[in-house]
Amino acid sequence: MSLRFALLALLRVGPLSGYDLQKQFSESVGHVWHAPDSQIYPELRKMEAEGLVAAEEQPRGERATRRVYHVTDAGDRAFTDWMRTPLAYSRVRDPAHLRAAYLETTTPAAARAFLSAHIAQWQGEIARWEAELSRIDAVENPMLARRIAVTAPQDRDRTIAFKRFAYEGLVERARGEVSWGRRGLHLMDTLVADDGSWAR
Amino acid sequence: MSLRFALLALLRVGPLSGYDLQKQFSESVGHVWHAPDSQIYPELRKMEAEGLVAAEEQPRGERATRRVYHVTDAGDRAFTDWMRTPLAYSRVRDPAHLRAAYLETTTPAAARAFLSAHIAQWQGEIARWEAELSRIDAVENPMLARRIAVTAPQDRDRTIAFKRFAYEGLVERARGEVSWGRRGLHLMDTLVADDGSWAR
DNA sequence: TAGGACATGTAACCTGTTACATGATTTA
DNA sequence: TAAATCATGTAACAGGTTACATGTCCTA
Repeated sequence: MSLRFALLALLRVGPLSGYDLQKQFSESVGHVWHAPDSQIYPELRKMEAEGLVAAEEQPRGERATRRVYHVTDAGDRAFTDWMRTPLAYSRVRDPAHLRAAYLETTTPAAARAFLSAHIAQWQGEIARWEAELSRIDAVENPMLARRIAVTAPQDRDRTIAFKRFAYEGLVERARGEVSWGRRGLHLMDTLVADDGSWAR
Repeated sequence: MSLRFALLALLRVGPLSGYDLQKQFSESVGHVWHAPDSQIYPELRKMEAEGLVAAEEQPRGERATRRVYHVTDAGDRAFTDWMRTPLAYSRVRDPAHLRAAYLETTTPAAARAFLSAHIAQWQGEIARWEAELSRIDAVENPMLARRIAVTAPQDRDRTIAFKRFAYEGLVERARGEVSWGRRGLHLMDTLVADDGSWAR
C-alpha cells in the first residue's frame, strides 16, 4: 500500500528509470520502507497502468531500451492526497515480544541468546540510521541533494528537518529495543541466581 | 509464521476449542500478535494436518459438534524448537516514519493532524497494555491464571516476570512513539513560526 | 574478452485482510 | 420467541518474499 507512495516521493524529485529508482530507493526511503527490486518493477507497471506515472522509453546502445518514469499530474495528486489521509495503523504483530512473553518455556541459554540477538539486531539498525543521519546533515545522500536542488531556498530547512525527525525517531525506537534487551539480560541474571532449578 | 506458535503457546496450557482459543487469543497473545478468527480456524486445520495438534470432536446439543484441540508431542517439540531458533527479523516497513520523512510536502494542518493521530494511536495502545499489566500482576487474565495453575510453584515467578517484561517493552516503545510525536509537534511550531510562508 | 554494472522482469508461495456465509444452542 | 453467544468456516484479494530468468552494454 505504501510502496507506491515511497516510489512517488522519489520520482517527484525528477524522472528515474526503474533501475535507478531501485538503487536510490535502497539508500533513501528504503531505510524506512524496504522493498526488493522484484517488487519495484511490477509496482511501477501497475502505477503506469493506473496513470500515476508515465514512462519514456530511451534507446540504450543498439538493441536495449530503458524506461524512464516520471510522475503524472494524477500521480502528484495521489501523493498529496495520501499525505492528507489519516494513516491506517496495522495491528501489533511482533515476533520478538511474542517470544519474550514465553521465555520461561525455554532454557536460560536460549533465552539469553534470543536477547543478545535482539540487542545486536537493533544496534545494527542504529548504526545504519545514524550513518544516514550524518549523510543528511552533510547533504551527502544523492536523492536528498537532488531534492534540495529543486527546493526553494526558504523550504530547504524544513525538508532537512523532517528527514532528521524521521530518522531520529527510528534511532530512538531502536535504542529502546536495545535497552529493553539489556533489561531482559539483567532479569535473566536475577531469575537464574534466585533459583538454580531453571535448567532444562 | 508466528501465528502457529502463538496458538501452540496457548494450547500448551490445556485443550481448547477453536472458538475458545480465538476468544482467549484476543485477550492474551493477541496483544502481541493480532490474528482474526478467519485466520485462526484455517491455521488450526493446517496444524492438525501437519500433526502439531489433534482435535477431539465433542457433541454439543443434538446436532452440533465442537472440535477441541490439544497439542501433540510433535507440536510441543515444534514449539520448543522454535523457542531455540534465532528470530528472523523482517526489514523495516514503517508507514508513519515514511510519512514523517516527507511532511514538508503537505500543509502544516495535515502535518499536525498526522502527528496528533500518531500520538493518540500510541496512547491508546499504552492504555491497553497497561491494563493488561495490571491484570498480569493480579493474575486476573484467565489464560495466565490457567497457566499459573499448571506451573510448578517455583516456576511461577518466572512465568509472570516474562509476561511483565514483554508488556513493559511494548509500553516503553509506545511511550517513545508518543514522545516522538510530541517532538514533531514542537518542530512544527518552530518551523511555522520561523517562516510564515509555509501554507498551501 | 571477461566481468561488472545496467536493465527488467516472472512465478510460486506465504501471510494477512475483508467480507461474506451459515447454522445451533442457550438464556432471558 | 428473540437475541446473544457458541461454533466454524470460505472466498477473493492485497501485499510481500524468494527464487529464478535473461540479456545488454561498457570498461579495463
